[in-house]
Amino acid sequence: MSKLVIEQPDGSNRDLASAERRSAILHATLELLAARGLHQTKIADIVRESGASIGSIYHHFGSREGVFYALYIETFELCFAELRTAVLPSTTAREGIRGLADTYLRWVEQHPARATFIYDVSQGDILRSFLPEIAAFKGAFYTEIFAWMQPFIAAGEIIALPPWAYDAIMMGPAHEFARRWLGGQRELPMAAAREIIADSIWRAMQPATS
Amino acid sequence: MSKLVIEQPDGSNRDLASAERRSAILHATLELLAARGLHQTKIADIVRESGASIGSIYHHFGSREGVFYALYIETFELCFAELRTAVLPSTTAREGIRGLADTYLRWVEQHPARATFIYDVSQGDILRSFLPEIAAFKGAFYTEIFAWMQPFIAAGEIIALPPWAYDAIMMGPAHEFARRWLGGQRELPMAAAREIIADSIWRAMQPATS
DNA sequence: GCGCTTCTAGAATATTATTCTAGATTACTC
DNA sequence: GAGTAATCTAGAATAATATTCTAGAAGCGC
Repeated sequence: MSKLVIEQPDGSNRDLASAERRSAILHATLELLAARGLHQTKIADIVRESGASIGSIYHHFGSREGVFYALYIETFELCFAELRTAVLPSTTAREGIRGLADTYLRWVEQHPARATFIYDVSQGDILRSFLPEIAAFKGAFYTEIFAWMQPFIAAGEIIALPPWAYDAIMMGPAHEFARRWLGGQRELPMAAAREIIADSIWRAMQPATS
Repeated sequence: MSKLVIEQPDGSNRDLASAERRSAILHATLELLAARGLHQTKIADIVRESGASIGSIYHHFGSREGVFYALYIETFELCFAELRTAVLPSTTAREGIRGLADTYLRWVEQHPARATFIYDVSQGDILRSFLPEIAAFKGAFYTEIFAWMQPFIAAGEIIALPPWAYDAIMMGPAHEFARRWLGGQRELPMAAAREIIADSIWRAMQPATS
């Protein structure tokens, strides 16, 4: 890290420190994903865009999948950090529940390349070999959110359901809209969607009155 | 179709009529997808399992993607047919809205291999080149459902929203649950999930009372 | 049967991911 | 600050895989 970065005559960055090289590979991969999608992002493209060699990429990430996995985790960390900040400090159920969907959709709008990538690999066919790690990572996040909800559930402000039901109800509509918006329908009004979806989730989370 | 199928001495089915060969290729592909997933289903595997030659596969489907696209459309047709039957004849809003999620989750439970496949390719990275066709196909279905909803919206029994908002709210939670269930958590109670999710969607579709 | 189209086969080719080996750089120890 | 072990980089060689191509078989209308 403290090592000098020396520009080579041919313009490539041969002497990036290791951590910077690693990060350059991920950055180049994200750019390529945004431009042409997961399927069309080849190792040779990453080599060209990042300035790293094949050997270097395999040293750092083990495989093409490994590059994607690293980017996937990095992306989740970025996204979850924002969601935590939006939800956990909330002192009312309504603010927290609405904030979850609202903040998530804001994040999608600000990071369309990362969000598209997440949806492209999610359900985990390409990253099948990393599925257990991914499930554990997500599970830890939902556990935090669930803990925040407990007092409101106990107080009857949020409907009481089995734990596995909450993420379907709280995140499903936002994911569904985000997929449509990212997948070619960016003309859909995101700001209105945030309102409508946050409202509908809040209604779905109300204890039944009858 | 009227052509005789002659078993060859080597056990392969060299003389399947064309339509049967096409269908044998799709069937073998589905089996392979169920066993090992999209990414690990190779052309060579399909050749081996279906008994067709490489040339034959490319003649019928044009590419590996083309095989998946054909299976994708076939699967959507099967699924949409059931959803139409469940929803369109409903005479109350509650029955139709709940039936959509309920029937969809029953379908997922009965066809896990097809459902997994749909989620693996959806958002359309692998099938990127077929995206317009897929969007049109889905759009036509949602238009039918939307038409069925119109009278109930007009009567104030279902909340009035912009058209693009309905599928996020009505299908999002079911999709989210289905992904979890298919992706390794089959121990989650599907019957209970159908109830809980159908209920929550119904609440989300109620016009706000305040 | 004749000519045309559709279909099948599998070898040849092209594309792409991965491995391997040699050497450069860095970090650590004395 | 020289020695040395670990880490990192490069890119050619290899392996895995998708696709194309050519020759011919089978179906089909006349």
